[in-house]
Amino acid sequence: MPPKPTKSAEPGALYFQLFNEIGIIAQLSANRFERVLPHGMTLAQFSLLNHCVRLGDGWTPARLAAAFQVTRGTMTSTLQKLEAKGFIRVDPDADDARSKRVFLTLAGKQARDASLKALAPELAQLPEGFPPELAVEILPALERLRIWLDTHR
Amino acid sequence: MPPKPTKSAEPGALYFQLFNEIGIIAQLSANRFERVLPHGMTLAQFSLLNHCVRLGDGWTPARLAAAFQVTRGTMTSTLQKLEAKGFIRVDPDADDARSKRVFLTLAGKQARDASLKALAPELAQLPEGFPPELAVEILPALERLRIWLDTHR
DNA sequence: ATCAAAAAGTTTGATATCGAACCATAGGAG
DNA sequence: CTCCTATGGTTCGATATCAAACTTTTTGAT
Repeated sequence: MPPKPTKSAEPGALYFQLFNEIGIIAQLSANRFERVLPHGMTLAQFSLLNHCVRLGDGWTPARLAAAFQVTRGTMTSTLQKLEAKGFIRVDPDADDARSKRVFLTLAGKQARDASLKALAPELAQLPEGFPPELAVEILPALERLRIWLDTHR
Repeated sequence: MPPKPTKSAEPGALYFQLFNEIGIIAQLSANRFERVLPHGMTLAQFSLLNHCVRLGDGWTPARLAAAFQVTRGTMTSTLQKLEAKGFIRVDPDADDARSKRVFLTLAGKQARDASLKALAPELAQLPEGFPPELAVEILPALERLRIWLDTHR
């Protein structure tokens, strides 16, 4: 009997390829978006504004860091940048003196809308090369992978 | 009549979500891999060694930069790090005085093998949460997206 | 043959991120 | 009540990356 089914000469080759593609896409897309974002915003900064619009504001920095899977230090920096631009307000938490709460300002909402407008042309030409159905098709798998990576640290 | 089919209240929401998931996965996975890679290697450094093993060496830095979708400056830095560790050799190109050629050293091959060994435990527990069939299923779509982003700059 | 434009590689300055250390507050066990 | 541990946020040092400017060599057009 053969000692092993010998699935593949290279054990993790499939997963390497997967993470490689994902890494390149992440870099290319972030780069591309940041080139057109207004106010010199970073993708992380825009994503935070967007998050607050879509899911409501009042989140703590720690929750935001967890949601975006960055360190709290990174989130501190991102929030400081956004606050300096006047796009968010960071208030102390009434119930927990350690904590803070993040709120969108009017300027922040406007900056988010302007960002969407600026990104629209980029997104508009995307479906021709990558149809939305494909995105819908692979999103659940990506989500699953992200959640697994998140929980199994 | 309604002025538009109104596909969605938020135009690019689907693609935002897609790129968001991809960005988080890229960060989490890179981070995770770099924690276990030997010789303080970066994921980029390991990927380059791996690339040379799988596709052969003798590539020019410019070709490598294009393959990994990084700037030439970044590739210069990566190659210098690997050369300093003795994992690659960078020779002048006989036919083009502007160019160079990158070759794996024996130590480089060994470092790549050691990296695979170090990554194996990480990869081993992955299929339980994210089966290889899923990877196979979504890889073509990711490739397509990467290629489109690459060509439509 | 000449010269302009393109390409290869490097360098430099800026920045986003990480990990680790740090301080302050909260919460629970005794 | 008193610690002891966990949690929230910040700061610091290191580093990988990018964009832009620069040098050298090649290529192609005239």
